[in-house]
Amino acid sequence: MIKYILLGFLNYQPMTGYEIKQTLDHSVSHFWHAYHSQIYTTLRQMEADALVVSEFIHGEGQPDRRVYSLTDAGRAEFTTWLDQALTEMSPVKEELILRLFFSARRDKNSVLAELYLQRELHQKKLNEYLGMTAGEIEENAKSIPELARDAIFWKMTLNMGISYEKMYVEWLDRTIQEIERL
Amino acid sequence: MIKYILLGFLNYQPMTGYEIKQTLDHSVSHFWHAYHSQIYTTLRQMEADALVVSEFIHGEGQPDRRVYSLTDAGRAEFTTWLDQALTEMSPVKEELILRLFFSARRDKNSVLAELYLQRELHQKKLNEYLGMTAGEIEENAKSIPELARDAIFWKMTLNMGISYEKMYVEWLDRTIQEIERL
DNA sequence: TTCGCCATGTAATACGTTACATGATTGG
DNA sequence: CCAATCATGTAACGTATTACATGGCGAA
Repeated sequence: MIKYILLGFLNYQPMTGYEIKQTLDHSVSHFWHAYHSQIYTTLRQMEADALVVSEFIHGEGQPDRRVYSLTDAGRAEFTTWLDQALTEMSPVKEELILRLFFSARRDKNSVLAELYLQRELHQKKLNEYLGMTAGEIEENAKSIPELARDAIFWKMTLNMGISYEKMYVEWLDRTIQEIERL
Repeated sequence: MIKYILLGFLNYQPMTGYEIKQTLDHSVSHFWHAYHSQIYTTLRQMEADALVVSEFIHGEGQPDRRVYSLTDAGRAEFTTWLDQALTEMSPVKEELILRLFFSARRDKNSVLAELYLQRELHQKKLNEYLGMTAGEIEENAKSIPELARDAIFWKMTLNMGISYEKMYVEWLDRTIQEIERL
């Protein structure tokens, strides 16, 4: 899967592994996540498979960089992936909900404390996403007309992040109330 | 992680790997998922680590069964896990949203077809969860008074499933409309 | 001078998925 | 008789995570 994300970003422009990691963290982080170790090793493999090529740039003064770009085979692989529609739902793995499932015998206040902490985290995420709506995406869209259509799609994914976090906070509020009443 | 789920289920009562898989699929499937291969191998490991013990029951006529039960060490490990509150958000990996992020250059109708299909899947899940509210959990709760408190927590996790699927379908509806207008 | 950022990588381990493999019983 | 369900397991592979490892630059 990470392979297609890397192909997807490199399809916009040549980048280093480091830049891909930054871009990933600032664009798709609310629905995908990867460590730099995985990115670097996958890029290497992809080069062995001729999906990308890299150019090593020795930085005078600056750090060295390895800039990757797509080959035609890479571009083809990316398109093939995009053209095969998903026919299943992504499996969800949510540790908090799992813990709550088994929490009947736990101390009520410990459970509440855990939920309050999660509420804070999710509220913070929500605010972060709400701040992004006006900002980053709009800039990209308006400065580069080529990306105007992309920006519409990026925003739809951001809206999912917002809907998700709103739903999460609301569920936490209801659940906290319910446990307090026990 | 799967280890704690197995400990959690065995904390209710001794079970076979097969029964754990069934229980898992009918109770926590909307926020966790595991293959039988992983369950069987993990149970074996856990026995080597003395967290569980198994009794092999040769079924006359019926299939053989291996019934696992918790040891004191297993119960302790489970409690320790529950007592350490989560301090981070679970990372989300949602392939559909990822695909949408990169879908600006795709054929509009292909994207729409993919979203319609997902809408169907999520609506179906939602209906499934709504059907469960009245049914399965209530039964367990009323027949075994020991589990009354547990049932409250199980229902809170089911409510998360319902909220999640509702949110997902609503987001899909908005997104489909938006793409149709393009 | 210390912290954070830029920048790259490897190694070991842990976890998850797919495929292979077997075999009895029950219901349509 | 065929499909589904019960029931267990292993092997191979693929993916993800943590830890180890290095080093320069700029700002506070």
